Amino acid sequence: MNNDDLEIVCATSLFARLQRDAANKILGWSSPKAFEKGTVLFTQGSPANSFYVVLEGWVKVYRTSSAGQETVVAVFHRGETFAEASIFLGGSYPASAETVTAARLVRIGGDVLRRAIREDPEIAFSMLASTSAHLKALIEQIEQIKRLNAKQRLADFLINLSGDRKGVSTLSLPFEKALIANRLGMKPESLSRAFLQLRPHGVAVERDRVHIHDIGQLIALVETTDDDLGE
Amino acid sequence: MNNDDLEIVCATSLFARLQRDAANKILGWSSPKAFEKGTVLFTQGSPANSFYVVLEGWVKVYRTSSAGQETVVAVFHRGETFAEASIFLGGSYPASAETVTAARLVRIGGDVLRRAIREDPEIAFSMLASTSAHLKALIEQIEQIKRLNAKQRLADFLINLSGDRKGVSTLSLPFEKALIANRLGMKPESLSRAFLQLRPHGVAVERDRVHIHDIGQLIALVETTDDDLGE
DNA sequence: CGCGGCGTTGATCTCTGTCAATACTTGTGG
DNA sequence: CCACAAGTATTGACAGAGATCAACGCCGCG
Repeated sequence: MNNDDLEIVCATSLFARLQRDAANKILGWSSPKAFEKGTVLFTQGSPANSFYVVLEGWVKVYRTSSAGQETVVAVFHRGETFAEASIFLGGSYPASAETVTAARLVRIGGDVLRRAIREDPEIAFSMLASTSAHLKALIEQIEQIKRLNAKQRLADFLINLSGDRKGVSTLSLPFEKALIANRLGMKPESLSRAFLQLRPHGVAVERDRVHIHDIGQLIALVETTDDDLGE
Repeated sequence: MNNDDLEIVCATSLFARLQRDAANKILGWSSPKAFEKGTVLFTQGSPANSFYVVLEGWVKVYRTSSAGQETVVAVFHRGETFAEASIFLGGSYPASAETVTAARLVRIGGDVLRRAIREDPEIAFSMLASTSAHLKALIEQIEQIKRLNAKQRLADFLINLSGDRKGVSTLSLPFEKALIANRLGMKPESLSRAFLQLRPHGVAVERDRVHIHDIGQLIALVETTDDDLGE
């Protein structure tokens, strides 16, 4: 593993607080691997024996209904780990994962992780911090779906994509709009219309390029309850 | 703590696999406490220093928007632990918690838990299993909200309330309908109408008593995709 | 008895899903 | 180089689900 990769791994919430030798204990036998777009990493119900670190690209985690309908639960990218909680569910993955762009990932065996925790209990705290952070993210997603409408959910998505940029921001959508729509709990048609609704709020879209005139305006949009009278 | 209480605690996924002395290490200085309905246990943003075990009653965990709107994320009852993940977020609770019935709870300090993990790393695995289980539950809730309509979500709720009973089942709703509605991501009016829609499927409601004629019928309802043609 | 909280019901409106038609983009092969 | 097909995104018309607003019924409680 080269230095750039190592830097990314050590920036994840799982590895951030670990000593270098503790990190090596986990990473020891793992090396980054490239996957092409559309590679299924694991499927819902299959034995959960590994978790992943994303070095590059995007990975969707989704559940499939009995009728074959996909529901995207999360989308991970550079500097994030996923499926590390599944290791401890004692059995099978509760969801499937697939690369949605070309991607480079590190795959780490659950047995390696378990052994590392036994040898160095401090690793357990990092694991707990990491899964707790995922838990918090899911809680926030649930609140988002329940409380916001399509337009607001898209605004929220764009805000997060902008990271810590303020004011004007131009960015390119990291993956297909159909996936964005699914992640936001709506249909592609609704996403198109949500983009149109954001135009008056300073959002211009051209293909996968999005120009945001003022992020503060989007933030205001999300915090507005449209019933700003009572409550 | 009396024997009945201890039995409940030891049945939680967090304590289930622990040796008796490991459990005592954690429970040592904690004793059950009674709370009346409507007691706020902690609020979103306040320092996260404890987690809880429910011995009796029901507790809602919810987030509050800037406009004061509440979104229920989970409702916990006998034999469940909650907020144990918050301990490891390093900072504050990401949600609030309030008893929605009279309740008896055990409150356990985060410092106690942390010390116990350092002394006995096996506890870490139980913690990880427990938070992972919560994570899985949230993933399933997200899928439920995104994929099912109001009628199906209510059916799913009733199925879970019925536990492992099959066929006919009579039960009483454990808390107010407004809370059920919120938990299911709908308005109270919609919940009323969802109950009406379930009548043809063998569900009779009278006040807080629900009589289910055939649970299998409800299960079929949830698995139906109403677009059972293509996909 | 009257009040207040909770739940239901009805009328209406808004949002989102559905279905269908139409670009636009990209890749392929003649 | 162009024709064509397949995948992706947009747009329009329409229908249905759920929200909203308002009124009312029910029940417990002072």
